[in-house]
Amino acid sequence: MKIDTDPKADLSAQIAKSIRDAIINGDMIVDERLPSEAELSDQFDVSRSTVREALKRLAAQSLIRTQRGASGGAFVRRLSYQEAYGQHITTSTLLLSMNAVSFETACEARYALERACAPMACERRTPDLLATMRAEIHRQSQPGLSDESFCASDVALHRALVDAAHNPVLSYQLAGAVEAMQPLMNMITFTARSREEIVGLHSRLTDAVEGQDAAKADTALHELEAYTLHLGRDVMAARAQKSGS
Amino acid sequence: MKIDTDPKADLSAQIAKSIRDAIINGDMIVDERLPSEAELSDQFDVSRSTVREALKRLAAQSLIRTQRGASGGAFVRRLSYQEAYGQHITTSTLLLSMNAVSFETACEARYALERACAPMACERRTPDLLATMRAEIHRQSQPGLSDESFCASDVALHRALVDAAHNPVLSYQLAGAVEAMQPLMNMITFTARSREEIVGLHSRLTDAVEGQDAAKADTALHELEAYTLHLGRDVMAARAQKSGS
DNA sequence: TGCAAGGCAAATGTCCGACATTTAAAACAC
DNA sequence: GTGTTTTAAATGTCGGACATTTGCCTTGCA
Repeated sequence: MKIDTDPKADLSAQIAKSIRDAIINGDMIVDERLPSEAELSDQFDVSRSTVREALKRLAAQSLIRTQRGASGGAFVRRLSYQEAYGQHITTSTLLLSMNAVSFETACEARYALERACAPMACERRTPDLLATMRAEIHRQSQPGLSDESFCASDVALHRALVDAAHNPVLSYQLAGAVEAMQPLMNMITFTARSREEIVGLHSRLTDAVEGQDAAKADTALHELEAYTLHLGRDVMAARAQKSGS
Repeated sequence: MKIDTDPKADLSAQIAKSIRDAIINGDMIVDERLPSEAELSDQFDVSRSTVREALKRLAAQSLIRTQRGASGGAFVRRLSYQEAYGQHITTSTLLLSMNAVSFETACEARYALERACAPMACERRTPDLLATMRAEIHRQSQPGLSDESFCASDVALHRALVDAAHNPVLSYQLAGAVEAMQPLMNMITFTARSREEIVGLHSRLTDAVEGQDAAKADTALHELEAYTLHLGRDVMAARAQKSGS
């Protein structure tokens, strides 16, 4: 492991990059132990504090885990789907909230991705995921549900749709798009009428998946997109008018 | 900012979480300055070293940037698309390499996502991205190109297809899927015959996008998926036989 | 008055040494 | 052999010191 990187960067960043490259490059395998902090500070010729800061950077990216005690140390960590989900969702959410992504753009992306896995979901859907979708639809029909809970249920239903495709890579990729949309969706105030409309479309979608009718699922998703877009535009328009007055 | 988190976690992790939540929650806006390290160590009642380790964790996630000197400090960072791309690709690549994702699963996910944005790409494609696609096709036709370069060009072409949809959220989400596939694709040895086949499919795809024929693009992507899968399976089978003997 | 040079102060970056805590393994007692 | 104790290695935390960077203020000069 060498440091031949950007000399204007912090030492801890250079060291982190050096170790990170070794891990990504496959020089270190999962569960392999890194040298101790003392050894690393010798190798890189920096203080232990600097090495520690570098290791914390890697820990923040879930690249390593640390164990205390004898025969402890830093170990290359197997990145689990769950952790990757979490990081992806955090990054996606921040990206959307910090970059003034329009509701239209996010909405379009979300439904395009969902339509991509709908055919596979129709083909491979399992009873448990269909049950999840039905349960969320039932929850959405309950009066007195808060807008936030309604949105959360909406996300859960769409996650079930994605998971029904039984492709973990696809689930991982779409988790960011779907979950990151939730803060944007939470801005929408759902009337009783619009909830009824959405629940109806959700039912049609679930029926299509259950009946393995990909074309019908595609149509339902298209209509859901159009309706969501319609609701979002109303909210945006109302907000724009309010701020203008 | 309070610490009421998991008491068994490291202090630096708790503090990082506390600040991270404040940022994600929107309590701190972009470019807002965090308290200095000395002030933070007072507030959280820990040493400056611990605060620094926490800040390095946040820096690793691109949540903050630091400036030295007077009126320097740590600032909430605007997460750019480019940084988000980078993190997403790194995470995706590691996830695939560490979790023994089958070539089939990754391939299926990749083409499903690409098909999702093909209709939009047909609708909105611009001359510059069409030119990029043509240029990559031309590059792929050159004899003597290494397998790695051929794969890289393949990725570039598909990235152009995705970008042609002109939806940054979609581009961001798909970047991980497409780029993370490259190491897997690099394992394939391309014969002259298979390159010819792929270039032909790429040309048909580009023609479809140029002619705004979504159905034709969809078909081309389906055939490309089938052919890629075929090539991948051959390689895997040969490898399995080799290791078995 | 205007401007340039230099000093000042605040903040991060780095280093060092010390101690606390955890943990597995070795040593020991029975 | 088994259970207990000791020990050593490693990370976690602390406090202080100094280096470096950088904006700002002062001072001196024209």
